[in-house]
Amino acid sequence: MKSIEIKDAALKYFTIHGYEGASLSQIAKDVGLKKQSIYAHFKGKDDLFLQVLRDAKEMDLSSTVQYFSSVDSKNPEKALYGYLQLVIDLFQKDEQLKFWLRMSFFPPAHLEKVIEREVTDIEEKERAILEGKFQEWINAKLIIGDAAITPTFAFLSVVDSVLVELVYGNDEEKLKAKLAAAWTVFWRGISHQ
Amino acid sequence: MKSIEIKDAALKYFTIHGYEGASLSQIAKDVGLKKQSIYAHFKGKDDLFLQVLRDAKEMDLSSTVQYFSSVDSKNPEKALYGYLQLVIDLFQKDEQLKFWLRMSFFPPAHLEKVIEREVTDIEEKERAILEGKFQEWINAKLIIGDAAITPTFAFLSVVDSVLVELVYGNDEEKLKAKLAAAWTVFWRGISHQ
DNA sequence: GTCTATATGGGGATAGAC
DNA sequence: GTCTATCCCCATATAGAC
Repeated sequence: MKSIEIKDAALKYFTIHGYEGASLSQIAKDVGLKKQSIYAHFKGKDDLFLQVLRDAKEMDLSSTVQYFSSVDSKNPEKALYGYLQLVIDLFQKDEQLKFWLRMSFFPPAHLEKVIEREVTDIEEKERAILEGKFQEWINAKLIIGDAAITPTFAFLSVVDSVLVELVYGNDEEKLKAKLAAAWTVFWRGISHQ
Repeated sequence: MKSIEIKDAALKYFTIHGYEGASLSQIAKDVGLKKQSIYAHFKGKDDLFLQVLRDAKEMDLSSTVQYFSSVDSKNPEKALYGYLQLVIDLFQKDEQLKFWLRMSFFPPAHLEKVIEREVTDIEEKERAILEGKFQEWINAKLIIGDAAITPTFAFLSVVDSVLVELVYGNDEEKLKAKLAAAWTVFWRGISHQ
């Protein structure tokens, strides 16, 4: 399917150069087409971009949903640490997560509103999944249930810090060291002692 | 000074639209000039960009240095939480930190190497400052641990998560909630109990 | 669906008058 | 230092032949 090849190439260049820096001729060249042929598959640059964006969002969300629906619910330590590993794997294995991050952090100005809606949507869904899990764990007394501590947000902060390190992306050792430190302190902070 | 006005406008548009999306004509218009006049002050777009970048780096680093040289060393809780507040203030008060973050996360491809060097440089300096402080606090038994590296990286992860929330930037309440959660768990994770 | 040809606009950059 | 004029290049997009 040509339109899939076009989206793959578009994903690559949008991720490297951003919306403004990516050109249709570059994308077409990758697929072996002239840039004008893209218009037989997509209405224009915005249309192509938004389809790539929605694919990336879909992939990100479904990975999270699938992970937490198959994870061992009796072991929060393993479940949470495994999710961090999943995020790292996803980021390194294909470009969709990096694209998604770039566009949610710094969207092209004229598509800011559309993108913000998608970002809010996925954030709320993922937060809801985590909150459900944490509630189970608190009920089962597997983690502390202090009202002053909101473990979902604290864990999402650890996820954010991993994403930042992945975006920097120039130092595998530093990623490991920061993940180990953040995880150790986080886990101590939400466990019974 | 005209070149300062030009850099201010450039900072604004590079931050909003990125390197590729910002145009010299837009920048010049903001200052009341034609785009050609910019070449009387800067060698070209790259030169202008790199000067803005170095100003932003300088500002970021000097804020951190100044903060930790004047902070009360007997009170790590106050010192660290105050630094998070400083980061939030800096981010919201002027655009240099946002510009710096955008360019360190997603540099224009042809300047990637130069920017990476600047990022590594500032990161190492700031980490060294923090590591020194943490070592003092560990020695004084104000926080737990035997090596300063773990709490330093864990705290830098909290900083990263705050930055992510600032970059998203659409929800002040969510920023407060995530900061509170991340901070509470972090502090519990590094204190004696 | 892909191509050639073309329209239209904007980008960065340079030369030279004032 | 700022301007006008100009150059060259590449962008998105459309029209129409095959």
